Amino acid sequence: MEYIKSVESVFEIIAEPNRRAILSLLASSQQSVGEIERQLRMTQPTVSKHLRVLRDAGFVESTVDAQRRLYRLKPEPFQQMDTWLAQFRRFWSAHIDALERHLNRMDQDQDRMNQPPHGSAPPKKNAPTKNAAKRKETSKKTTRPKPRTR
Amino acid sequence: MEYIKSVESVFEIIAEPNRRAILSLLASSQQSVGEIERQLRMTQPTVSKHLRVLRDAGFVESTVDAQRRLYRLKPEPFQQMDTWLAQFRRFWSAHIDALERHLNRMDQDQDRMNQPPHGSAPPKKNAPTKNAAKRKETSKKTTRPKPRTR
DNA sequence: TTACAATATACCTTGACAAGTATATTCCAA
DNA sequence: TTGGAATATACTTGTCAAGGTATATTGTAA
Repeated sequence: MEYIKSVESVFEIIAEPNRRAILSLLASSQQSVGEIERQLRMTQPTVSKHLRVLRDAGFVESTVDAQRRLYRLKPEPFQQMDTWLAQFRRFWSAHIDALERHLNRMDQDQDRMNQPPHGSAPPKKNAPTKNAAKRKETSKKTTRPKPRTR
Repeated sequence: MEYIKSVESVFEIIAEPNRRAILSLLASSQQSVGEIERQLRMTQPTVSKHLRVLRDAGFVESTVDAQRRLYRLKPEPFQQMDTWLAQFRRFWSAHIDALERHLNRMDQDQDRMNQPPHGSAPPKKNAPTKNAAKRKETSKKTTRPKPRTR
């Protein structure tokens, strides 16, 4: 009675914080299971299980080295993520300033100081993502015609 | 009795397929809840709930327009994702060939035909992710010393 | 062989989350 | 004001995935 549990998207794979940590670790160089276990303070079965998921999804591959297994990254899934991200690139990468001005015009009273510089440190697991949470809406007052019927 | 349900990473947010669809839709232009509902064939509460999550995470913001609410993208979370991805960029973007050679040297008898040519084309969106899933390991036979004690 | 190191897997429990359904809220037009 | 359109939220339920613990597997040296 085995489930098929087929096509998991790359995004579901990297949703798990420990898996992201493993990937970041492997970004520097290949590692054995034991090395990952020690550096990330995870139990051995946990590491093995995450590596299994990562391997099935094509994020890593392994070679046997005595009793050890050395895991290293594979590029394809990262390319996929980058491809998906590409459709949003025009919102920042060089267009950020224009966007900021635009937003500030129609969206004045924001609390922009409570969000961190949100840069750079990936193995950081606890960056407050909740920043712009309670943004209050700005009424627009465009005299609208009668609501259409569906 | 409200839960705090605090720090969700951007990666957990976009793990949900419907949320990614909503984001892709908003990438073209801002949309009302009803428009999203119709284009993506989702029920209205489902759309509203996903939009709530996306807004709490800073992916979108909304303005009121009569009874409607218009949602549009915000750039910050996408920057965060891109920042995280950056640490893996050296594995493809221009370095793919070198990596391939390196891997081929220490990892000979692979079944390379079941994975796409993965040659540099980023705007390709639908490459099968499940390709190299069941890759079999290659023994290395490097006469190893006695296994070390922890 | 045997003993042990390194890793993988099975089984179980628990928590999170997404969808469905019902209902509340907000806003406009007449 | 009232009715209805557009959207938000409460509550419930089923599913699934992650971790813990125990055990199996694999490989090496003596």
